[in-house]
Amino acid sequence: MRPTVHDIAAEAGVSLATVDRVLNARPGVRQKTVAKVEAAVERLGYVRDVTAANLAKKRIYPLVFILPEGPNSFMRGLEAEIRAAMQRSPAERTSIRIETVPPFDAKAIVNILDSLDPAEVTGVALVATDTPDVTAAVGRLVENGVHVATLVSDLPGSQRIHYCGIDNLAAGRTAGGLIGRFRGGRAGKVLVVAGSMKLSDHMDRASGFAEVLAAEFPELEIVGPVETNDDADAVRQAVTAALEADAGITAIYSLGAGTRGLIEALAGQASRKLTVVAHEVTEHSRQALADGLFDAVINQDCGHEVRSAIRVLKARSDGLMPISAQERIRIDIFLRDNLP
Amino acid sequence: MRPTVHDIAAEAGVSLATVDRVLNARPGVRQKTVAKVEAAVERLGYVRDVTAANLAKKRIYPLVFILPEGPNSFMRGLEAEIRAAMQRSPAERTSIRIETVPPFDAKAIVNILDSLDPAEVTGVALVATDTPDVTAAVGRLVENGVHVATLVSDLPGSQRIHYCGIDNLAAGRTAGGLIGRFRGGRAGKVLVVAGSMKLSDHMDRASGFAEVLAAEFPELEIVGPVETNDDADAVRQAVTAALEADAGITAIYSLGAGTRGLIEALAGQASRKLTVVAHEVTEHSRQALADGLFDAVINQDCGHEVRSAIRVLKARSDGLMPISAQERIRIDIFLRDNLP
DNA sequence: CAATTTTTGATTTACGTACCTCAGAAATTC
DNA sequence: GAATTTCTGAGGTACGTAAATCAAAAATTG
Repeated sequence: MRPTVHDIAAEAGVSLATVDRVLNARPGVRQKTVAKVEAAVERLGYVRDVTAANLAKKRIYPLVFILPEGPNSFMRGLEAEIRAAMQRSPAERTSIRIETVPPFDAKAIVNILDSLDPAEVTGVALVATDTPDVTAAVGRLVENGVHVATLVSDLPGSQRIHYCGIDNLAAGRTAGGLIGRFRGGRAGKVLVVAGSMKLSDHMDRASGFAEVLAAEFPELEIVGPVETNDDADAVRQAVTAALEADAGITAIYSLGAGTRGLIEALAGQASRKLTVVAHEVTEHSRQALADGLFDAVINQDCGHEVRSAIRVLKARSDGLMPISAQERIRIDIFLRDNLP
Repeated sequence: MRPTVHDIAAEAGVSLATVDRVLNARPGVRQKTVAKVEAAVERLGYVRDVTAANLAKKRIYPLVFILPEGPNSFMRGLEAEIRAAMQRSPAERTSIRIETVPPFDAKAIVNILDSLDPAEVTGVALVATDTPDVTAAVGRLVENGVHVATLVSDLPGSQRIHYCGIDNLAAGRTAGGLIGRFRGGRAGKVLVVAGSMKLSDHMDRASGFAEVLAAEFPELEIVGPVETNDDADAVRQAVTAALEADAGITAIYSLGAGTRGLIEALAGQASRKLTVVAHEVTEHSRQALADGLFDAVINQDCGHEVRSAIRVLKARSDGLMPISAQERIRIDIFLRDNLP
């Protein structure tokens, strides 16, 4: 049997109340007595029964998720995962609220952040553009004791306690490695399509991609990146225009959203066999993989990201540091052959 | 506030004891009364507080893991993950024991399975060769009420309740898709190196690989598979011999273990630039990727597999069916660019 | 040494569920 | 309608921890 607080009390020769005071860092215990209790804990290998503790204190964690609204499939998938987490709320003792804002609207995010009552919210996870006003608003929240985590795209200079998402520099490098190897040494140009350079994830992917191409595949030349604000129609137009303007383009790296537009543009250029790598497994990209239109899709599991965000925010609310190694989100590569 | 059993009792107009009998499927309640309680549960949206329930019944789940001993890095990684799960035992209410057996020793596995006392073990997870005697021993155990899950490699015809591992047919197809694309349409031969065709995972990988090559990359011809019993020295010798015998080999797919031997063989053929895909991220394969000796490594996250096995065995012990969609283990692809 | 403050002990209630007993009510059978 | 069986109610204890109260003991101060 694992030891309980009673065993600790007996072992340390103190009362239950004192053990409780020490374990919960309550005041009014002499340093000498604290040491006695801690020694007993050590000797018996006591670990607090978290389920019993939670039952006793019936703590709940009010959390807020902020993410862009609109048709972006990835963001809608992310929202679905948050809703799935809401379903688990009773078991996880969370109380989750979702706030959506127009995409690329920093002001709207700032407004929501400023409207949150620190007394009623313990943690916030948000998907945001990396702009100074958002960073400042995050800082204000953190000052007021609310824990903030960034989701999908980081705010590097901010006070956020954790970034829940993939290493986008590595993702870009991976795309470079794949396209480089898929091209098998043949010279050509690679069109890079991005959403917005105000998004730190897009920035990082572009950098990582360029880095690997320069270092390992000098025969490939980058065209772009063109910015599309993640709008499918804009992607379609930009890609079509670029392909028609430059017959030397043999590959495309789409590092943002608007994948539907990319597929439409490729359908209009069916005669040209292009090597294509895009991001995020969605209904569209899945079909494009199956059809052989895409060669690979790089994915981040938004379910993992949401669950990680919740774990981290809960842990910090309890005064614990998240174990960063455990919270790393992996970069998934999907070919048509390993699609789930 | 979420409803409790007391609320259900009040709502249904019955006593606490009756609610308890209904919720825990105890006998002695008229069908009419059962319906009343169930209606109340439905109306109030009651969900049992699992932590409180676990606390009350202080159930523990005695589990046994069986896996091969020996220097195989992947298996040692697997064992490490099991030990990590043992560390979490108090919180997860498990009691885990590890049994190791000589690799490819079906008899030893059968002996252990037959020695287990169904009164003292609720679940078993095992890594096993797909032979009739093992399948039969699993059947005997299941008949005695012990739940059995296969780990890493499946026993397709057995009574196991669940297979915790990747879809190895898809893994083989993925390897085929990668090598095919990496070779970029250039004709050549691919050497396939396997451990043992008695392992269903190796069988499946070989099949999936051959399938994709035949369908999508007819310019690539398969040599092998050669069997090495996952022994590094055997791999080194087999690969060296094959490469020296056939100058047409331009790629290698190593679908088993003994990766160290493969690396040694490649080091001996440094002048020849081969496309190489292997399985499992280990110290050795990680280095080979970094050195550019391997182009890609296909991986299964054995931490996920162990955690999944525990979840599944616990769920079945509680009479629940595992949600198979949630328990699917993904196929990871690693290049040097996305190594964690 | 008395007065004060700090530390400790003893005890209780609560969290939500599981599981037990025993008495009494209701339904069924003869 | 009596005897039996089947249901139901009321109440309790337990799980391990949290959190509170109040009294008593110990240490510190003047």
